[in-house]
Amino acid sequence: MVSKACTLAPNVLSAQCPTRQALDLIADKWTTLLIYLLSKGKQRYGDLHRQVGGISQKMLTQTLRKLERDGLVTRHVYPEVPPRTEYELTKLGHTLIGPLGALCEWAGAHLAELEQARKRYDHLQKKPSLSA
Amino acid sequence: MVSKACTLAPNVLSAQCPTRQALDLIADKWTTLLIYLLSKGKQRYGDLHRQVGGISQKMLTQTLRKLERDGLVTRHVYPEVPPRTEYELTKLGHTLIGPLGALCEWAGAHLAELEQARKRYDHLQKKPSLSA
DNA sequence: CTGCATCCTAGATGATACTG
DNA sequence: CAGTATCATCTAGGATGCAG
Repeated sequence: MVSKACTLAPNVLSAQCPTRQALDLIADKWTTLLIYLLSKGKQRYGDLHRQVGGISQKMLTQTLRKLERDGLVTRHVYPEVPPRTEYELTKLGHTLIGPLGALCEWAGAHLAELEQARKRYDHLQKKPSLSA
Repeated sequence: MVSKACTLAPNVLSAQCPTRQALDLIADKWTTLLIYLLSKGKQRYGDLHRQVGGISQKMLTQTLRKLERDGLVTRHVYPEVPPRTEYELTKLGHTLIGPLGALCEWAGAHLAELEQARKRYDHLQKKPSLSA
């Protein structure tokens, strides 16, 4: 097994590296969104569903369950008549906000460059008839 | 919190938010690996292929192209007889190492907790027959 | 050596219907 | 309300073969 620290990993090549696992954790479409929403406090299933909008019940439940499994969020079901379930970020979950925030900041700071690069790249690709 | 854009996004709900784009950028299996490898300096196609190991030519090329398109790496093709192509991280590419590193550090610091939580979760799930 | 095109499978995701 | 179950689909990714 892998030991520990790594800037980006000593042997990222193996799927065992924490980096890989961390990435797999937030790699999907919804995890980040949910963590973001929950970073503002506990919320009910329906609230999350409504806020995310495009998500299907299936993915919402699935993602929430994964987060719960990973100890990132807690799921509190109230044995009431009209079912009520509240999801809340755990302490561990909150620690993820930092790294995720760093990534977000990076994105915000370089979005323009990315779009520019992309635009330029696509532009060059469309110009194979300049002198060739 | 973060200055302008978003802590994790103002409207992450829309695929337009930088967060989503940032995530999409590194969400796939190989991007991170490649950035990691290239963070050590320029390398040839074959070298990368050999180092990553499990990657297929298709994904290697595809990922490399995406990185190039996003301005994260440069692709230098030498018009020699035995084709030689060197990939190198751009300045922008280097800036990604930080955020990625933060995520990696997080992973390294909390991997144990994650596994523990996961184990506990699975354990509980397998115990529906405790008193029933 | 570097890279592209094609075929094919598995998993991810969405839509819908049903239940406690 | 909060899920679960199922079906259909879409696409990422791997394998292979060909080309400059």
